[in-house]
Amino acid sequence: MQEFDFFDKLEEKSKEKLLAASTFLEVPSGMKLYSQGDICADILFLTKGRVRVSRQHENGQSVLLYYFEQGEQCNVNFTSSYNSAPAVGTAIAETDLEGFDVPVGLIAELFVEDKEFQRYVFDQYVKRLDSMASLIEEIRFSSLDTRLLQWLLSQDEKSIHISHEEIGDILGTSREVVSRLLKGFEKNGIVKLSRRLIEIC
Amino acid sequence: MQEFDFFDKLEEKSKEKLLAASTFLEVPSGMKLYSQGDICADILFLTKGRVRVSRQHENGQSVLLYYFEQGEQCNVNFTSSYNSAPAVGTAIAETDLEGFDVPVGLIAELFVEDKEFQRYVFDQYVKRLDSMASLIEEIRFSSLDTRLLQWLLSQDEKSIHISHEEIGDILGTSREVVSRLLKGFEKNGIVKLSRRLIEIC
DNA sequence: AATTGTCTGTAACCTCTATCACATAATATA
DNA sequence: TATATTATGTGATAGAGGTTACAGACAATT
Repeated sequence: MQEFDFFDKLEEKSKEKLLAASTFLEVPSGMKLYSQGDICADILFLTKGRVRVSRQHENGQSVLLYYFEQGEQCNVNFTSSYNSAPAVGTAIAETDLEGFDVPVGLIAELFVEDKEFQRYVFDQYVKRLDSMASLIEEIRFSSLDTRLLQWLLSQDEKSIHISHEEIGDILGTSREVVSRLLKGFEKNGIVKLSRRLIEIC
Repeated sequence: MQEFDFFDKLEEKSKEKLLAASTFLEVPSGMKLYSQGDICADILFLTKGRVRVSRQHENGQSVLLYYFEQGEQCNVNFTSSYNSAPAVGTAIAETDLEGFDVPVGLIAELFVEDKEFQRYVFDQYVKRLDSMASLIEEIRFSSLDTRLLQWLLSQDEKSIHISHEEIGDILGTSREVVSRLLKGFEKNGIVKLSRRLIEIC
């Protein structure tokens, strides 16, 4: 757990508890960490990789709420664990993950006892509030081509390995629409398309 | 400040500080409390009324992020004050308001010192995260007529005094669209329309 | 090589809703 | 009462994006 900024600042007894109770964990890409509606029993502190948290609609469609990455823990996971409430989204490993799994009992204790930990958790919420407010604006006022392009650029990679179907699930639209838009981009020389691969020019 | 649940649980010195520094405030309906981009200098603890927090787009349109009501303080306001960051939304008094204004310096102190206060603030964030996740889903997957109807029902009043233009700003659409949809509702006997008045049947 | 499964391309169509352009109605103000 | 201001009603039009339907391309497995 030493990888986390907040860890050093914790009180001595908090550190000990946390180390004693946390178990190192590896998760393969694609695995579902928890589903919307689940009540989580423990919390994942991510030291490596990226997790996608998305919201599912009755009709089977879904839309990305946010990503979380190394050094972070997930707000949905925390809220669900800490309040024994249904998770408001589904979390899926986007890459292979490494992290520490901490049982909810300890987290609850720590949150009550340790100011630094509270502060850490609070900061995570602040971050999400901001990103979700932007997302609401984007979804409402930006057209899909803009959102698709922004998403592509936000990946920070020249080569993105993903199917159009998966992009549809992230943006909350259908595969066909994504294909159409991407083809448009390709015609304009913005990207180059192959099977499960998008190269940004 | 005694109206707030968390107040009783505060440490004695926290209570004193808070009472000493807070000033009672009345705000007329329609007044803007702060604008998106502002860095707030103090925080409003609402004891009466309702505030609308919305997100503005470059093109002048806006969409509701959430309401906050008596017993609550506003997350956007808190984040902006506490982190000296630009507010991610604009807050407008929907009704006449009463509340207490507390300068940011004290809030920062209290948040560091008092666990109960931290807990209170944290709970507000949890609440918002949930409601904003639902909102994202709604905006993406529900049609406007559904969203309009839900909004009408969420007002918990038989008679809603508001113009179609204002509803447009809440849902993030134009006045004409709202008028048309409402007219449809009226034809189906769901509502009765007058100037600045919608009665739910 | 043949078969199966997964992924992409695209046409055709349709619905929702944004926008423009006015007309009319209700209220406020001179 | 005359005139402005604000609010609503509604047709016409256009465009984005959802849906259906199918074809073809590529990869994995037998």
